[in-house]
Amino acid sequence: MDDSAQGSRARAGKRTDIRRANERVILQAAERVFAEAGFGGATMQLIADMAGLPKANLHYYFATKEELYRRVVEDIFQIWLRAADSFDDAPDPATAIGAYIEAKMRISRQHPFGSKVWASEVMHAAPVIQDYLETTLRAWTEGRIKAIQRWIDDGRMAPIDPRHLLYMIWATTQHYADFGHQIETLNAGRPLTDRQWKAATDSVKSIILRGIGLVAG
Amino acid sequence: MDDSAQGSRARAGKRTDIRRANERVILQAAERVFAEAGFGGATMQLIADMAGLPKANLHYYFATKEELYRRVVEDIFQIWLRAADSFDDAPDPATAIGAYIEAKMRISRQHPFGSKVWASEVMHAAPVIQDYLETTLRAWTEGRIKAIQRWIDDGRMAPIDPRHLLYMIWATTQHYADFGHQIETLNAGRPLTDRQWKAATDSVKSIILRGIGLVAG
DNA sequence: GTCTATATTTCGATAGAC
DNA sequence: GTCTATCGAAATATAGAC
Repeated sequence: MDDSAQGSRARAGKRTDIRRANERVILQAAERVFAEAGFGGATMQLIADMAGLPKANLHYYFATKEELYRRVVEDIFQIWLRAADSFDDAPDPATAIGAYIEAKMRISRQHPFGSKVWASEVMHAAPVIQDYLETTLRAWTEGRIKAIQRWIDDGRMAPIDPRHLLYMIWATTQHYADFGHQIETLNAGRPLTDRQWKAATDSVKSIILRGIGLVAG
Repeated sequence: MDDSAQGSRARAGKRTDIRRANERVILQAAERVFAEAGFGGATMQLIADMAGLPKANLHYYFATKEELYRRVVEDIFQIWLRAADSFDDAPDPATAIGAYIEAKMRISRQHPFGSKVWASEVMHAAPVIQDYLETTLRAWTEGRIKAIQRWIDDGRMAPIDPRHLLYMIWATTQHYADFGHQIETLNAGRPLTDRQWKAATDSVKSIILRGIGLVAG
């Protein structure tokens, strides 16, 4: 029987659709549980409950807990990399760095669980994504350092160390996700409002851009 | 038999000395294991091996894994608070904030395990030290915000949001401990040298101080 | 205060009917 | 592709001799 004869999707096939949908549900539940409990504290039972599936089904889609975790971390890394595009699409330093900070702040707000899983993975010496750090991340970082150094050499910004500027942007933007609970506690126990997120983003942009000899946009 | 008749220490007592020494060894091992494996990934066996003691002895000194973990987190918080003194001992903003950044960078280097345990605790919604966040940390933060705001009102620094400045200092300095593995990977796999730590500290101070309208010292 | 042996629980993973 | 029942491993915690 031809798949295309069955219904809506022409090429995918029913089995593939079910698989894709279930994987999505499981991955979302896993991201949250891994973030809230850590890899060691997370249990397949917890993830299954949050996904609304029997525990055995998780093992049907992801053979082991490690495999499920690996997929969660890889997905996060992709989102993280995509934000880097905002860096390259602008030619002048203030726009480029400002846009990059804004993109990273948006990710911290939209993917707080993913950010925590990433932080946890790196804190535990990156047992799963060490190869990404050594290849993709290292290449991206070196490229951006060169771009910033060029701006400095051209006298378009203050002569700071590009590497430590990048670390500061990563640290500060991801702090709003990873330490979100602390920030919420210091905000009278309430999550940041839209207005407060904007204020945070503006503060970060303002201090960093002025700190490297540029004006905030 | 009187304790003071037994030997070196007059008031402590032999039992108390042994207890103190063993607790220290256990707490140091626990700090490292909790940092490297997370609370859920850490096992009493691992901690016992690292401390060079039988597993049962850990339970003799700390009834449960939770109790041992709580002590580790509380000890770290105390170190963290002590660094805050550098903030108050200087009257002018550049000296105060510069010294605070330096103190926090020193702690990141000297207590990387503790920093990671703290980060992990906060990322998991502070199940153990939530009360500290709501009392001690909140009070300290509000006090420092007022001090910074006074400097701004007196025209001694740029009108930035003091709260987000504090978050930036915390995030950036602790990043060198919590994400130390990533930084090491991006440093050709080698830990930062003395010289590199100094360069990092200078970069952070330079960008932040200039970013809030002050000059680096 | 120390340490071996073990009780008890929990978790990851699988078997096998449907 | 789904789900119940369960196995086997590993972990926390304790008992009890020394």
